[in-house]
Amino acid sequence: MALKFYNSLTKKKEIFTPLHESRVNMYVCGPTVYDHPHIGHAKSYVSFDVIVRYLRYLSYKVRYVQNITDVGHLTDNADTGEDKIVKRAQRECVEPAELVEIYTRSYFEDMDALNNIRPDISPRATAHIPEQIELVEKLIEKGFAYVSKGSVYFDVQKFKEYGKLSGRKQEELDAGARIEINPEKRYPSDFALWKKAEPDHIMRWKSPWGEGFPGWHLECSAMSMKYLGQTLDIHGGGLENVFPHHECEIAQSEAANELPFVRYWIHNNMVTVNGQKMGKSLGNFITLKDAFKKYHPLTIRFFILTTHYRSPLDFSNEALDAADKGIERLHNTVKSMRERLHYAKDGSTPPNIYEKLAQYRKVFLEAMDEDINTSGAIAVLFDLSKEVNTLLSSDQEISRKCLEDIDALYQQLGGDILGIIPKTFESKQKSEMDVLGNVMEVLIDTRNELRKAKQWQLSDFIRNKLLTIGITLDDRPDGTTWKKIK
RNA sequence: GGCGGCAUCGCCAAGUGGACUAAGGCCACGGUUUGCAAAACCGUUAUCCUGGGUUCGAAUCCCAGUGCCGCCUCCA
Repeated sequence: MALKFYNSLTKKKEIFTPLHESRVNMYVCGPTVYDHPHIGHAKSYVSFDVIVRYLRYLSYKVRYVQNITDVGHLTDNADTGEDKIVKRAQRECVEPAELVEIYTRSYFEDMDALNNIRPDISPRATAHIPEQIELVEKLIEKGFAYVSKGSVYFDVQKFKEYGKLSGRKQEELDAGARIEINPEKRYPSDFALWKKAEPDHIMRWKSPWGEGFPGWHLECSAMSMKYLGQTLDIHGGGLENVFPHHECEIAQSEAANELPFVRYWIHNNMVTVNGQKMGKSLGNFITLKDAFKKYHPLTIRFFILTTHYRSPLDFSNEALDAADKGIERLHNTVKSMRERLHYAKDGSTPPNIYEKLAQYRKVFLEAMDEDINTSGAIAVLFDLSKEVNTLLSSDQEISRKCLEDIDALYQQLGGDILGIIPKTFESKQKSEMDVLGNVMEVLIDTRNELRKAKQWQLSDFIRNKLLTIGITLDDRPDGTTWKKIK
């Protein structure tokens, strides 16, 4: 068994071997923090989170870097237009620095809710201006960049391999370029490394070329180099960034270092909403904060992971409702198993159970090894749950040790790797302590007395009345439980 | 116009040459269980967009067609 990734650079699935044994240096393009995160961010960062988790499960020491872009992206294209952060800050009547702070916090809040493990380093573009300037200087020195009217451009003609990631040819780029030809550039596809700030531009820094701000591809090259070295094991990002962003990163980094920039390029596919592309500029994006009002964050995480990361994901209420029921089923099994654990004693172990558990683990890991097939891995979790449910409802004795081992398997596969099974579920203790909990206890006790007396009409009356106010009762062999319907 | 991707049961979605008479979830139906339910379990439901081709063998490879989508302008 060996972990394989689909490498966008070679367009093939390749066995993963890191540059340095047992260590993985990974960089993922982070968000531009000028608005609340949306479900597209969720897909991207949940996907990469699972990759990090799986690499760690495989005992790699991973350093996961994900930038926070707090400057530089312009509204129109790479070289003209307004700075989006500045524009938004003006609209909200706050300082750009304030705006960036608000949305950075919002971003982490939502990623935490989705159960993404935080990156080891979340470097900000504005905190790395000197590194970026240094990189530009190096590129000028080496003859890959030129200064033009206070701005600096990368000379694409000098970098022969430009286009190797996106499969674009230079002539085509020049010929078919939709962008207006910028007279400051030597060639249409040259891209800005540093832009001169116009007098009214707020976000500006001193540089050898006058006051200005960094080009939008530069930060990723400069920061990944600083924290991860000149050759990264993995660079991830959204498919839409293959060109021009990642192509330009390669050009900058490889021109400067004369070393391969990235060994494995991993790109995740996009989110659509009811079959339509979702984009910031289209204004049809669903923020996570809105989505969380209707669905539990773990439902959204689960939903994302039922589709492969390289496939597009269509966000619809029907699909989310189905996912909601699916994850509930999984959780129910784990809950019952853990309840059983409370009163389990030492005893005998069901026959062959350990062979079966080992088999489930094996199939799960095989799915993950195949380019992170989370859909296949989740299917294994459902198969396992069927097995466990059957076991729990049988008359077989199940030792405490055995239940603990089953729980450990769930925690590793569903918890540590996929992040969809919590260590502990929201305890009912809390609600049982409050008035509702006490009242429910009285009602259930009363109803069970009625049931003992075979007063079915009255006991059904109670259950039906509760249902109309959104509470369901389950009469299980070991007692009656209740829960609120979402 | 250039580049790339996708099309699998009612819906979602794995599988990319032979254990596929195709995983798993949702929905539906039948059964077991239950006082009745719920939960759980068992069972039922596809030959893989169309047409050619390669092969002993194709959902999986090739060609053509149809449809959908993405990138080429910021976006995860």
